[in-house]
Amino acid sequence: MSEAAGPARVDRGPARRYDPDRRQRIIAACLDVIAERGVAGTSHRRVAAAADVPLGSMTYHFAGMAELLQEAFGAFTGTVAATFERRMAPATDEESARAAVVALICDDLLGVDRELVLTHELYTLAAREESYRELTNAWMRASRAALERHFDPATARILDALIEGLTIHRALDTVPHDRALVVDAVERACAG
Amino acid sequence: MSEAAGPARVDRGPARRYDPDRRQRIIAACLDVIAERGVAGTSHRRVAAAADVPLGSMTYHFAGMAELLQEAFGAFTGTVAATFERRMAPATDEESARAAVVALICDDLLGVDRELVLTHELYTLAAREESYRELTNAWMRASRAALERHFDPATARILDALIEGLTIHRALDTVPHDRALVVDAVERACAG
DNA sequence: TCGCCATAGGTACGATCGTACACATCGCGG
DNA sequence: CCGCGATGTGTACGATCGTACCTATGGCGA
Repeated sequence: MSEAAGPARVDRGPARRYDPDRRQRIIAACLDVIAERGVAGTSHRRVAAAADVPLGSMTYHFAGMAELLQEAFGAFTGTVAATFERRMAPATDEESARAAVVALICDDLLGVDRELVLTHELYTLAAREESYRELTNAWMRASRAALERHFDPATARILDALIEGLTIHRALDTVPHDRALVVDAVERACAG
Repeated sequence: MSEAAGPARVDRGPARRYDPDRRQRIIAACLDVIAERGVAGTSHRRVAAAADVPLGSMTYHFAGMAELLQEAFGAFTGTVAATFERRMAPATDEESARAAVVALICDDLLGVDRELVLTHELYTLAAREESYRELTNAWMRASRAALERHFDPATARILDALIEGLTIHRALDTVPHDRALVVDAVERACAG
């Protein structure tokens, strides 16, 4: 009858779980909380609840809130940069590369606009604190490097800015993106 | 000897000041606090201290934190939109209009990058809450209208996105902007 | 001139937060 | 097989916050 779950613990005291990658789970839960309630609404207690770990685990695994946020956003930028890279990679000629850029601007990278919220939260931190700016700089360098494998440096920079701006407009605008306009914009940017 | 300051109040009880535009001063102080400590670090107490008013004035003049932030960012977007408009207005032909756009991208609108921090804070709120999105939408409409007095609609939209993206890159990048690149980008955007 | 009420000012309350800390548990090296 | 240190857990403390609320003041209409 008994489930073969671990070394048959008798219920002596509170449940203690063997949880090798608890740190990773906390980081993932932290990003969920940030996406839902913002950095301002992110607390040790809420992250702990989301990750299903006791409050004490927070101070054990992370020196403080700052370290937790730093690691969470590090994981976030890594994921997004990898997705960006993967989406651009298949393009062989410049035309397909342009199509890939258009798709990047018009589509979500990760689910329902979650990454847009997280991006703004990160930018807000980066606008004020040096340590986060290093994170965003690394991210920007990665994006630009990915673009420069398909376009010349000047065009890559302009496309990078265009992606940034149009993505923000997509996030903040109530009307959906006009795909034809995006195509037009990308073509102009490439027509140097 | 006595300073001729007001109606010669005797020091009966705590100082009470006649302060007709206290509301406005609180809003201005609120923006200062946000610029310095972020929305997350903005509290009634800190704003009250910055505006040099007692804590009780906060709840008297504003129904709550949300109303205060809403009004503060309303004042902010109004100011920035007006500055944008004023900087674009003098342009008569398209060439001078393009020069104005380049200047807008490369220069600060209001002092030492203060508006960049505030902009990110606002975007972060707007990415999550509808009420702030109305604010950013109105702002975007105003910017686009200002651009459309000098460019055709499609170009105006692209320029708008370009301004957005390049401004963000200026805020987050450690290296200063290359003005030649900005000129190039604006020219490509106008070359539809 | 007088009294009313919009405005100003001080303080207390309950909630929430970050963090510290004492204790429990058990994988694993010796 | 043992014990010790890495890891997990529960709780308490002091700080800060938003807000409510009561009192005091004085500009201004009657």
